[in-house]
Amino acid sequence: MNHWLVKSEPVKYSWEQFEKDGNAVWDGVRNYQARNNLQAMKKGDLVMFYHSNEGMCVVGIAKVVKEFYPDPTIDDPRWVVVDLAPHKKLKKPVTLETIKADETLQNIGLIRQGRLSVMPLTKDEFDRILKLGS
DNA sequence: GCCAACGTTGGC
DNA sequence: GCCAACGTTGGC
Repeated sequence: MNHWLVKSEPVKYSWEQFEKDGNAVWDGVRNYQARNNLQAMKKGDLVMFYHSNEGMCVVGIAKVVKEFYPDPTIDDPRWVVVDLAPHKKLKKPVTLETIKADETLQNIGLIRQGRLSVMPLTKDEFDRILKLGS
């Protein structure tokens, strides 16, 4: 199983809304690297849900419920979406500050490539954040 | 609101 | 194919 992290600005789409909806079509990705990551997601993979700009913290874990297919919001075959469903909310959010301060998370994409909105995590990174959030 | 990082576009 | 200009993201 692979592990991922996606970002969302809570103003646009928050974890709370995601939980209320029960599932989400992860649309709007317009970056090739992020797109490639979406395409690599497999059903059942776990995905950290990060609030960018406001909050700046990992708030919960989602699960891939449907693998990639063409983005229905745009007439351009280059872009794809996946379907995500809430899996588990973290007991306490893990802030960017915490992640930056953690020795074992220095190589995380979140820090190294700040602007990427969909990125892979190693199992160690995933487990570490999970632990920090429980 | 500013700015650094970085991706994309378009002229040559 | 290079690179300058420009736009966007996201932390601060």
